[in-house]
Amino acid sequence: MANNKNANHNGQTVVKWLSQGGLRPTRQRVILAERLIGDGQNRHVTAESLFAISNKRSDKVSLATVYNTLRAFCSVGLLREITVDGSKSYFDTNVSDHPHFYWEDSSDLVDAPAKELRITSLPQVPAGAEISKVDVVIRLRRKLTE
Amino acid sequence: MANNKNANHNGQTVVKWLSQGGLRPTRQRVILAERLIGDGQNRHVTAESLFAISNKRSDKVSLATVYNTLRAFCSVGLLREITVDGSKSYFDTNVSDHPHFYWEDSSDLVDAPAKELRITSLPQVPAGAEISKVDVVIRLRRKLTE
DNA sequence: GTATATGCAAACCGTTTGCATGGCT
DNA sequence: AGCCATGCAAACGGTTTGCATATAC
Repeated sequence: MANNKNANHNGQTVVKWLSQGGLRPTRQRVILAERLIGDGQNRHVTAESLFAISNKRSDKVSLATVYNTLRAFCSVGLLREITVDGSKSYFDTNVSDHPHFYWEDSSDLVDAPAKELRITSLPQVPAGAEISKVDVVIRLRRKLTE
Repeated sequence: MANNKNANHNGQTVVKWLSQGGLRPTRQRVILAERLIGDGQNRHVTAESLFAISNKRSDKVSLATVYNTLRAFCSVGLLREITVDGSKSYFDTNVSDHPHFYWEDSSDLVDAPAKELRITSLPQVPAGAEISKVDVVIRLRRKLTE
């Protein structure tokens, strides 16, 4: 593992991030967290996509651990699970409330700017219920010749 | 198969419904369609839930056929697939655009009145894309003592 | 008669779990 | 020492598929 300034900086960021969720910085968690938030960008991954990245590198993490770790991150609020496609689970490093674009052909999930979505009225919730969260997914297809 | 007026009426409704999708009214399709739209009410089913109903009756349909038939109905626009939960697919007999309530504890999916949802602004779609559909799922949890 | 639909069982794929090993504190 | 995390492989649950049989037109 590289020991340059950048790696150290990221490593510390990641350890801090983990501690926000009360999670101990084990080797695998640090590796995965770095791949999730290492560059400060929001990211959407599936367990398989995160596992695929790790297979390309020297520091490997088992698939089961990827699953367990994603679940752990989610349950302490470090990640958010997004359901857009019945066949797999997506995890979002942006845990704030915001809509998503979902490319139907490539199965890519990306954030949509929350400010541009304005919902002025929501259906009245049934008696005895409260809203846990409102998911807005804008499904996209590639436009053919215009 | 019953031959009374009601059954005939439903049977004809269902045959008409199937023909709207260009589907031949086979025995199994008619049985399933009747359970979906037979009473004129909107319904949300999973393959398993529809299959479970059929097991309770004399006219059975195999699970594989339930899956294939739901897919067939969907692909000709007679049903709409709703994704709310990674683990199973829901199918909605209401094919118009409308939001859904999803009870997180019981995994029940119900329609929410479309008129009560007002979206006045939607994020700008990326270049080269067009909106296929906008899914709005209002996740509910049961309110504890008030 | 010919194309299409059905049923069964086996395959499939993403995900979870049991259990033995290994690492923090 | 004790607890928690990891890794493997096997189990799992929902869904799809191959293929032989049956049905609609």
